[in-house]
Amino acid sequence: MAVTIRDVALAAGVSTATAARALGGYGHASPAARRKVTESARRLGYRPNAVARALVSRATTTVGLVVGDIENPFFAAAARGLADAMDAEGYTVLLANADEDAERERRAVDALRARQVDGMVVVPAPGASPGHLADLVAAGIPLVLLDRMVAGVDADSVLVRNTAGAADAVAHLTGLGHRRIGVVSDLPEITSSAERIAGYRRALRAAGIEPDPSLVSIGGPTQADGEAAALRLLDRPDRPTAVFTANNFMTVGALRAARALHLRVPDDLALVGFDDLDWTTLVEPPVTVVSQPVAELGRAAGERLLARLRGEDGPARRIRLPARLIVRGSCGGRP
Amino acid sequence: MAVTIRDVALAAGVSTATAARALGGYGHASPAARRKVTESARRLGYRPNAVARALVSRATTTVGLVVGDIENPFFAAAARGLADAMDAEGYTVLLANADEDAERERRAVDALRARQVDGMVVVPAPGASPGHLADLVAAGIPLVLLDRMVAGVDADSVLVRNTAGAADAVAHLTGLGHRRIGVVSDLPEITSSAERIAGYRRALRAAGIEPDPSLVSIGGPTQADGEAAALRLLDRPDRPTAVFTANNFMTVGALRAARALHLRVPDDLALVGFDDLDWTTLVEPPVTVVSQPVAELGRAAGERLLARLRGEDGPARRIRLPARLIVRGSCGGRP
DNA sequence: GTGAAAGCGCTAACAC
DNA sequence: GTGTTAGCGCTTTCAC
Repeated sequence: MAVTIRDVALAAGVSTATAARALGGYGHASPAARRKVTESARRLGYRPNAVARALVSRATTTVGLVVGDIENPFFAAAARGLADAMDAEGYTVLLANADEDAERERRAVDALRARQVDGMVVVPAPGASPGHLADLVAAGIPLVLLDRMVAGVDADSVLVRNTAGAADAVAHLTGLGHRRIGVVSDLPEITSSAERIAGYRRALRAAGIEPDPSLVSIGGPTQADGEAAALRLLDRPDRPTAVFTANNFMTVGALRAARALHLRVPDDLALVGFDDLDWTTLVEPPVTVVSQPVAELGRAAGERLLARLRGEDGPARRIRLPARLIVRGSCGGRP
Repeated sequence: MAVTIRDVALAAGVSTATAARALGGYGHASPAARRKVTESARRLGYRPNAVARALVSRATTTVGLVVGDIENPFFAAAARGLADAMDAEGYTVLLANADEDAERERRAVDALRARQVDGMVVVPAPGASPGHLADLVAAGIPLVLLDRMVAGVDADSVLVRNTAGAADAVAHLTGLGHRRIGVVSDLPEITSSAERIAGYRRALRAAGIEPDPSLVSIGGPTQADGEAAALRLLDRPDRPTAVFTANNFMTVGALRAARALHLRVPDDLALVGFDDLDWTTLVEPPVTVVSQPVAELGRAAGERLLARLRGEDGPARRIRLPARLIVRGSCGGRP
């Protein structure tokens, strides 16, 4: 059996209350008592039991993070940012993978809730009925939505300026003279995807081009889905001369599709991607992208969560972080 | 206040003990009682409190994972594999980032332990004094070491056949006629790094080449460290004609260094990397690599942990998963 | 089969 | 400043 605070108190010759106060650093305790207690604790190798503490204090200093796929570098970076922010305040993060699946997301949120996390940040899966998230909010458990919004859930959210970012990307293409521009995106049920598609349309119209629905190709949550979607868009006689890929998996997919079709970038096909990863500067030509502040996103979510955990009140806040176009070589022209 | 099992029992007109038995599915409970209890629970929206349960049952169905850097795709994939394996058995994983830092690792392990995780998998940081891990083992908390061993800690481990994998990589190079072959590696305090360097030496000797210590360049845990180490190796008149990079960050670094020095791969410099990532087939030439079974590694760690959690006894087991050379274009010759 | 009661390790009133 | 006491929500003997 592990050593408890009772053992420490006994050894130090004080009550458990005094021992708790000395160890926990709250309430009053004389320096002498404090010293004796700390000493006994050290000697006995006392380790506080956070579970017992949580049961009474109703706080676990643990928060949950639910992402669609931790293997997606975007989420990994966000997770890292969140962990850093929370870590600094003594919180630990419980990670759950939802596989971009609504049902698994619900289960993950429930599992986290059962464990009494103090708060949660979730990247909502497409097609989820928002019940479990609304419940969270109703129960007063701080929730922050990351990267995506969900209708009917009144929670803080930390998002990217997707529409503007996508519009910048596509405007870059129209500025280069492209008129037939396609887009490869994940499901539009994902609000960030929908916003990027909207940005694409807006930039097209701004350039006097009427959006052609047949140039919008929708994939799924994997690189393979992206490749298939890109293939559908590119493997036809009237293929676009340029394509905007709305996330990093779609970018990989489009690159593979272009290669499969022997299309040379940028000569046969110009490409702008959303989300920047290391390898984009390793390929030839380096890929022009809209760079997202990935770590900041996680950190901002952490800050929002911490603020709520500290009791901040008031209406849900929506944070929008800017994305920035980085012109490299995949659209031709001079960077 | 949330609804407790007491509320459910009251509503169902039974004792808390019966309610607990009905809900928990253990012990005896008449079908009638069971029905009444489940019904009340549903109606009241009862959610079991895992914290309270853990306090008495001394099990949290939670395991900890400590990695050096969740942004490294290698660890992300392992995390995913572990989460999948644990998830299937109802466990949740608490993730902690140690930043490849021994002190932060110790703190992470302690934080996880305070939270009473049932077991832990850790990727030990270089230079850690193994005290906190040995303590874990001594306390009877199942531990599995992932990717790396640590002296003085008698725990299960799930590792890659690093020596053989590295030797295959370097033998491929010697087979192509290279005689001056360099290696860029992370710290040799990391056992997987040391093993890869050993494999490199072994293959050299097998080809009748005496290893030249000046061709071993040691980096650190980041891509930038890898680039700097590669630069030291390559930016000199007697530079090697081929280089083996011992992990994916080093591979990126070497590629950047080669580019900075205007060295063409494979003509001026042949390259084999350890660890395969998507982008290795996106660059030109595609990179010849030793592919690690990343997800399997995490899954195997999970299975080891689950076995111990189920009470499996006996000496520490060491699992070695094979790595496989994939010949692509970065060494010249015909794939 | 079911209930009463004890207690997991800790915190938090409330006396003294 | 310190001790006593009463739980936090749940599981688990042990009677009945």
